[in-house]
Amino acid sequence: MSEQPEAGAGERVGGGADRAAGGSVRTRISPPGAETKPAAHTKSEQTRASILDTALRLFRERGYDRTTMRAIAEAAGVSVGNAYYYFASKEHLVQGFYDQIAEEHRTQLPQALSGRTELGDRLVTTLQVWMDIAGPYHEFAAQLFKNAADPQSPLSPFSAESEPARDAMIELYQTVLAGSDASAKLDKELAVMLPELLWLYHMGIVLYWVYDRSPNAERTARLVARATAVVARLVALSRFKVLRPLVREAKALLSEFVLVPQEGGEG
Amino acid sequence: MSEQPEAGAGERVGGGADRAAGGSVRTRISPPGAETKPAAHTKSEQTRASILDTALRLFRERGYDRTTMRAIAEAAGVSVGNAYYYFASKEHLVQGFYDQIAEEHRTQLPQALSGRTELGDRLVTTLQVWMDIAGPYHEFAAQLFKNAADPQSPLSPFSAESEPARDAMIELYQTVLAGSDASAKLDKELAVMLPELLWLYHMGIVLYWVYDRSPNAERTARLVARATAVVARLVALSRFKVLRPLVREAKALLSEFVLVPQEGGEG
DNA sequence: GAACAGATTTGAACGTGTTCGAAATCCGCG
DNA sequence: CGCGGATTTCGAACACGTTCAAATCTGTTC
Repeated sequence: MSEQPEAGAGERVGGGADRAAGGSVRTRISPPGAETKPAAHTKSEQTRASILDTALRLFRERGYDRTTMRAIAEAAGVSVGNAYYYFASKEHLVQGFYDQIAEEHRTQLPQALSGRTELGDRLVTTLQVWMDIAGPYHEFAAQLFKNAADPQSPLSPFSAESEPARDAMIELYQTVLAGSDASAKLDKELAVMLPELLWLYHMGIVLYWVYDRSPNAERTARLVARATAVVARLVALSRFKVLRPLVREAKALLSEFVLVPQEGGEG
Repeated sequence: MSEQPEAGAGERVGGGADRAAGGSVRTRISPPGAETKPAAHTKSEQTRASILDTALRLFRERGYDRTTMRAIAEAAGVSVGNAYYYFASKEHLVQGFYDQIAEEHRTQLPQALSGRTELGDRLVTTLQVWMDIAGPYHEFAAQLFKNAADPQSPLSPFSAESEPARDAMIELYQTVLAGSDASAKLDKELAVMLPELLWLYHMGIVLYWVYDRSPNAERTARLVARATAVVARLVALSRFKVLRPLVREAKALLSEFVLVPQEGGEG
């Protein structure tokens, strides 16, 4: 449970915290910069970027909890109130981290996967690369996980705000799957839902990783190696006739209970 | 991710928050009351009970976040500091809820299970009873989940403090399993680890439940019915020869990566 | 009952994330 | 330049969980 894409951008990019968007201050119509990327042109963007950069640096240096909003503001050379003008909460400052990790993952993965065709191999590699990238932020992530796990938090991997991140990750697993030699032989029903299933598996591993306090998270590394082999074998076994109805039902469950965005609440 | 037993008792029962046990105040040797149950005899116990009762009532009435420690103290007729003398933190006040739910579950389950012998049936019933009991606290649980998910929180189902709760729950699933007609026919390897697996499954359902915002959590109820059928079928299928090595590896994984308490960290 | 020790209780104070009203600044226009 | 409205910035203040040194209570010993 840990990534967020650069998406969700249209909503918040360009300054204007939630308060600004809906509260006493007049609603910002459109961000000063481009639509996809902020672009640090205007003074406003510079201030925003300065606050964000400072925050991320301090988070990395001291950890999330030990970094106060006052410290961020002071280090960035602005007032506390100003930080809140650009970021609705301390949590919102953290999305940059998610973006960063997800982006690095997307960037580094293809090279790491090149030459590997066996599905289990590719899956292990995918998870290993992720862990290598996220490794330095392990403590930070653990502190953060508490917030990410809150269903009401925008940082939750199941939140509406995370949908783009989720989709991007699932798409990533699509390519991981597509490049494997098992891809062609797959049961078609399974092939369709496998990316989502693998994303769920990834979330499970991240959950374990967050809880893992062994040095260098080697315990998780070992788990990944072993458990992923089981996953790969399961995929291979899925072609057996006895498992057909199971596969079909699993697909139905997934599409009905996991992929549909949750409505309700809120009122 | 939600229960805690009445155990962990020897540690905290009888007054004395964590601070008292290790800090400047002299360590309490043993609780004034009996060893297993507090028993509200002494004045100290009365104060403690009063604070706890008040807190739980307010939690139920206003929710966790909107209930302040000051409000609890005032309503209980004590000072804030006094509340902290008995409970190390606001989170610790919440363990009473877990105890309550877990205890009700243990109490009500046998009757609900009587007459049911089919494994899937028994599993669904077990989860349904749990949901019926926990239902009224759904919103409260959602607010709390954020804390329970924190690996460092004592409320985490994986924490050392939760071990007794975990074991009790696993034992409960042991009996659920034992009463089923599938019990005898089970692969022995599987039978040994199944209670733990079912506990994990239960945790997964609770996770889904916490995130579920559909009215009356009916979505989770539907999921339970459908997914548990799959689980039961999986158990039945486990006797097939093709799955043997899988079962064996799964057992190895579980005992190495899930059941072993995590060391390290802390110092 | 006086004195002592430990258990209990108090409430002010601390550090935190967050809010808010107002001041400062910016920017286009006359 | 001066004006007006929006944007940006400020920092005091708020509410919260938590801590702490001191005050009070309670039981035990002489």
